[in-house]
Order: sequence, then structure tokens, then C-alpha cells
Amino acid sequence: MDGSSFPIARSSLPEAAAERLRTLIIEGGLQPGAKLNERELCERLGVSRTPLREAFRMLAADGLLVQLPNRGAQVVALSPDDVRDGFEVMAALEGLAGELAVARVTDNDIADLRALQAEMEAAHLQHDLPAYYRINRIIHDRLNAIAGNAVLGQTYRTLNARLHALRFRSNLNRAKWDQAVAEHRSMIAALAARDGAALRDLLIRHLRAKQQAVLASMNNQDSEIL
Amino acid sequence: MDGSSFPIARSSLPEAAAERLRTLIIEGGLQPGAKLNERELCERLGVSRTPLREAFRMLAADGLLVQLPNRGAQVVALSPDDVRDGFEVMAALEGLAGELAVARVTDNDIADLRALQAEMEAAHLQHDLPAYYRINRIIHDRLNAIAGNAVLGQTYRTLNARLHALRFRSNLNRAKWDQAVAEHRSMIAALAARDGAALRDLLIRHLRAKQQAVLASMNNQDSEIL
DNA sequence: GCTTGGCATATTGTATACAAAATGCAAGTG
DNA sequence: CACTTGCATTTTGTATACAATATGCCAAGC
Repeated sequence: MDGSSFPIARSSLPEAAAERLRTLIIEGGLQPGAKLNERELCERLGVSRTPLREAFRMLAADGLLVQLPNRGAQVVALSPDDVRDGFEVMAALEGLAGELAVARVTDNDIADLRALQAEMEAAHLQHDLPAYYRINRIIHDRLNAIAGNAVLGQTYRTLNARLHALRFRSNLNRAKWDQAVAEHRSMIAALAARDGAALRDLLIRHLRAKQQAVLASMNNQDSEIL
Repeated sequence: MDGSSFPIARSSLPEAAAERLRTLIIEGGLQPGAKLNERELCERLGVSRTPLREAFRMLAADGLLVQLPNRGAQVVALSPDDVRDGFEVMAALEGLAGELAVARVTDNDIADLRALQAEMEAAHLQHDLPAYYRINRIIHDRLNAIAGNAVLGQTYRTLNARLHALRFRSNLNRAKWDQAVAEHRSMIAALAARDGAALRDLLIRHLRAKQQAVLASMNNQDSEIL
């Protein structure tokens, strides 16, 4: 592919519908387990059933929907086992991303990440959880971008979307939050030192901690929400 | 999910069409880069365009097809970069499978794997390459099953299908074949010893070797086919 | 009173008709 | 002669009509 092509990605109706539904599912507009009535959704999205059904197939392949023959589609409701399994795979993927990133990271990348880390620590100091989550996500995405593996990036984003469909509020108490921020600082240090094994290890531990927190909040109704 | 439900999986027309196309792509009935004419495929598969298009969406989500707006679908043609990236992710996934399998493997599992290993070595001695590939695949699938992570299994199978769509004939010469068989023996030993780190390491090396072989055969027209 | 059978309704599944876009070809122009 | 331009044809995109299946309700039987 040379740089002279500018493919206009006029997204088709099925893609647009899928994107809209994806957002609704991840942001909670459609609750886990919710049954999706085709005719009703057609009206809400302003498309006919054919493109909507193609969108369903796409989202089902991503694991955001389950389609039961002759009984329609519903938003996936992840079991604790699904969450455990999903985070285990995420940890392996992020670990790989760390190893690959070490081999390709530039000094500019590290400077960018340090700036993001500073923003994140500021959000942490100000107890600004939404900003923290936002920057956190950007940092992880950036790491994946540095890794430069398209298949990894695609797999990561798909699985991440599925886990986010939980709309989990992990029981992120103060101690865990402090811990997570510290881990991020170590990660950037490992990346700057080009220590792939250490970075992989940190990322896997980081994800395991998140896994434990999410699983705990799934079991505890009264989990501490911060 | 309790064990008392027996959902009859009457596969729908789109699913059946997708399965048929998947087989055609993986086994070479449809060559990489081939343009898929909807009307023609409808006749060949005996379905109308609506379910066929839903099948297209499913396969595109699996990465077996690419769909260009207003220009139809075509079988994916993987670049060397895609292959490199794909095998890197596969290695990470198999490594995880090894680590997880160690924690759950039973003595029966190990006995089964040893029997498969013996079959594989017999195929190797008889230079029966198809049988070798078949048993090899069964062993890797079995390892994933023992790992008991549904998300991992799903991700693994999808990516595996995409890589198999290459219909690669790696330049598997005698030395590499001997090496691969020996590696398999070591893997089973590591599993029997419940040594997760060693098994992970072996699996990753094993996949890296395969990656190199496939990449080499992509570059060399005259690669040694055995 | 609870279950079962059958009917009416609603919903999903598939085929097809129509619309929009791309493709290929031929004629015209510099 | 190469390049463009316009038209006919093909192909894809979307909506809708019809078919098949599931769902819910009510009545009848045990």
C-alpha cells in the first residue's frame, strides 16, 4: 500500500448501525441480557431490518451479542467465568504488547507516555476518576500502538470492548488506586529501560489485579465504589 | 449455566453458509484475493442473498473476508506482516494455554497426549505428512481444551482459521520436522512435570519456528515442500 | 388448581423487488 | 493514439413482502 491512496471510508449502513449499537452496549444504553427487538431497533436507528441484521452478525462475532435461532438477539451477559477468562487473555495480550513495544519504542514515545503519566497522576491527586480512566485507557492504547502488531491491536480492542460491556465498576478503593498508579510508573520505567521481561511481568500483574477487582465487585453488591 | 439444558443448535441458513464458505476458504476452494460474486455464490450454495450477506459479515469479522463498500467481498490475502503479527499473537495465546493447562491437567489428559504423541511419531517415521499435520492439530487443540479458558479457545480458533487460510506449505525440511517432533515430546514432558514456565517457553519457541518457516516459504517460490 | 392443547398474535427468517453505485465499453476529443 | 466522457450493464445496497417459528392467552380436561 503506497501513501498516495485515500480510501474514503464511507461506512455502510450496517457498519454505522453496528457502531451505534456497540456504543449503546458499552455505555450501558442497552443492558446486559436485554432482548433486542428488530422492528423497534429499526425505528430507533432509522434503518430497515436487512442492514440491522447484518450489524447483529458483526456484533455477535465480536461477542457483544448472542443470537438464538428464531429467538432473536440479546446483549451478552458475561458470567464470572467469562470475566476471569477474558482478563487472563487480556493479560497475555498486554504482556505481548509490552515485549513488542520494548523493541520498537522511540524516545519520543517515552516522552509522550511520561506526559500522559503526569496527567494521570494529576487526575489521581484530584480524585478525578473519569479523567483517570480516560487517560489510563489512552496509555494502554498507546502501548499497543507502539507494539506495532495489527493483529494484536485488533484482538485487544475486540476483547476490551467485550469486557467493557460489563460496565464494571471495580471496587477501586484508595489503596488499589494508589497501587495502580504506581504500577503505571514502573511500566514506563521498564519501557524506558527497554526491559521487555519486566514490562511484560508488570502488565500481567496489573491486569491480574484488575481481574481480581472486577470479579470481587461482581460478587459483592456492596463493593466500594469510588 | 446448569447442566440440565439441552439447546438444540439448529444452525440457521447464514451460519450454514458461513461454515461452508469458511471451509472453502481454508481448504483452498476459494483462493486468497478471490472476488466473491453474490449472485453466483447464491446459486452455488442454494441460498438467497440475504443470508449470504449475513454470512459475509460473520466471516469478515473473523478476518477471513474483507468487504469493500459497494465493491463486494473478497477472500483475505495476508501480507507477510499479517503473518508475522498473527503468529506472534498465536505464540502468546499458546503460551498462555500452556500455563493454564499445567494448573488443570489430569493424569488421564497426559496419558491421552502421550498416545497422540506416539501416533504423531509413527506418522513422522513413515513420512506421512497429512497424518502428522492432523495429529499435530489435535494435540494443540487438546492443550487448549485442557487450559479450560473459553475466551482463549475462541480467540485461538479464530486466529488459527485465518492463518490456515494461507494454505501455507511451510518449507518443512527433514531437520525442521525432526525438531518439531522433538519439541512436542518436550512439551508433554513439561506438562507432565507441571512446569508451566517451561511449557510456555517451549510453545512460544515452537510457534516462532513455525512463523519463520511460513515466512520463509512466502518469500521463496522454490522453498522445499515435503 | 394445575396442566395441556390450540388458536391468535408477534417476531424472526428468507426471498425478492427496487434503488444506487460501480464497471466496462465504445464513441468522441485533444 | 492516448485520454476522457457518457451510456448500458452488472453488481451491490436497502427495503419490503411473504413464510416459518415462537410466544402468550384462553379454554378444556385431568
